[in-house]
Amino acid sequence: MVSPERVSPAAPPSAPPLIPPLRPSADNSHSDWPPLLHYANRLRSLGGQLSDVTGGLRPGPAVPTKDHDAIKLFVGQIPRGLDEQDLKPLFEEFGRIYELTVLKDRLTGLHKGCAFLTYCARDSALKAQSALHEQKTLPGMNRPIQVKPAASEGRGEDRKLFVGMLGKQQGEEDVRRLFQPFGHIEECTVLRSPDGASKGCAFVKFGSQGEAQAAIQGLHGSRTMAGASSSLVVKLADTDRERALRRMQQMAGQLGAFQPAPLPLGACGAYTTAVAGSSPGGGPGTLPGLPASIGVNGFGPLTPQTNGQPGSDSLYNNGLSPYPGSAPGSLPSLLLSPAAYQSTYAPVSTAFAQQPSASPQQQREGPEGCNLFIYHLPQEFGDAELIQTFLPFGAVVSAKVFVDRATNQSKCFGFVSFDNPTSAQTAIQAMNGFQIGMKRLKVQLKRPKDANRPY
DNA sequence: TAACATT
Repeated sequence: MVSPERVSPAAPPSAPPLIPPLRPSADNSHSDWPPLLHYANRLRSLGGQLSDVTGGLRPGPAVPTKDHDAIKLFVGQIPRGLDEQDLKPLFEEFGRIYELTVLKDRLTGLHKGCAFLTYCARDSALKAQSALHEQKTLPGMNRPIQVKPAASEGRGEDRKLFVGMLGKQQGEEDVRRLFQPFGHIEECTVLRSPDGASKGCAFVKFGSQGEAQAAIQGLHGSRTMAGASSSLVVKLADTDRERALRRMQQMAGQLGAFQPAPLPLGACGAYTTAVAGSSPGGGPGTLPGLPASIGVNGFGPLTPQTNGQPGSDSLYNNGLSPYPGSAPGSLPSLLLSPAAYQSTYAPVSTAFAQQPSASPQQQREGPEGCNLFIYHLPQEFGDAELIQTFLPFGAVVSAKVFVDRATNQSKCFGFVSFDNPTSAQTAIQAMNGFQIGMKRLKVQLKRPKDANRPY
């Protein structure tokens, strides 16, 4: 257990400084550090006077307050001989210290060579970091001192919030107004589709983890915005890892055609389903009839995957949150008209190029007659979209879009394997010639391996 | 136009 030790402000100006403060210098030599040790030793030798220096017994502003956006710093590469009192003068150079704690082994109580440091003011922390981090090496240490935001401050993600169930008409300014009471907003972005329409969600990045937490406490579920189908959602944005996990679950959901509890689409996507206009019946797990006229309004077979239910609270009960660039958000665009499709899809494709969908399983061929070769795929089609497109015709054993290894760009063709020839034939019937944008899909049986071989 | 499970 690390018992937090409060270090109160420096001795009042009236008291003559025992020792002149250290000035950080630009050079990286050790020459300016010996005074620190000297300082420490003198402080120790002062014995009882220490309380005067620390102010521990002195009345006055005994409990300093810190700014809401204060940063907790980690200080590393500290000689084990230096305790809080020794370190204090060094760091006080940059501002009033709120808390300074040398980390000690919880069992042995041994100095671990590092400390946590919080200044009252955020600015002090920034100054200390830029003046000290890797700029000096304390005596006896091999590596320069480390002064940087503590890991607990979250390296970005822990300060970033996902906000769902916003009103469609709420812009960045409205969102800022909502969150501003909880701290300093570094970033505020309302997610929008290419036509500029809000997706009803946003990301808000605060200056610190504490502010972000306060906003969650204060706002999550607190109200229902005009035009939103349920109460405001405020939670930490997905980390990269959670995003990856989400993608994989998405893939898994697509493979098992009728899993008991289909994972909802990304919430943002779900919100947008209303924009899509007519969406033919056929909820999750319900296969549609084949399109009457392929290539005209032939998006029939693409629609059954849109199982997002706007306003479904379950979207958030799985502990996951949507994230831009994740596969889920892209799916509702399949509902759009081919023209809208073109523009809607473009930005999503970028995300896919950067984070190619994981292959759901080993690419594998089904039995003879079950494997399709598909050409004229849209450039932005990935494996996931390929699966989406062919899932309505049967159990998809594998789907693979070929990607140029050098450019990571789709080669605009791929393979889909079903577990039976009938599904394959149905898919050919329905999808060959299917128009997407200016192109028409070519869907044929894959050539058998030994075809085309001489004799 | 033709392109068919890669590293």
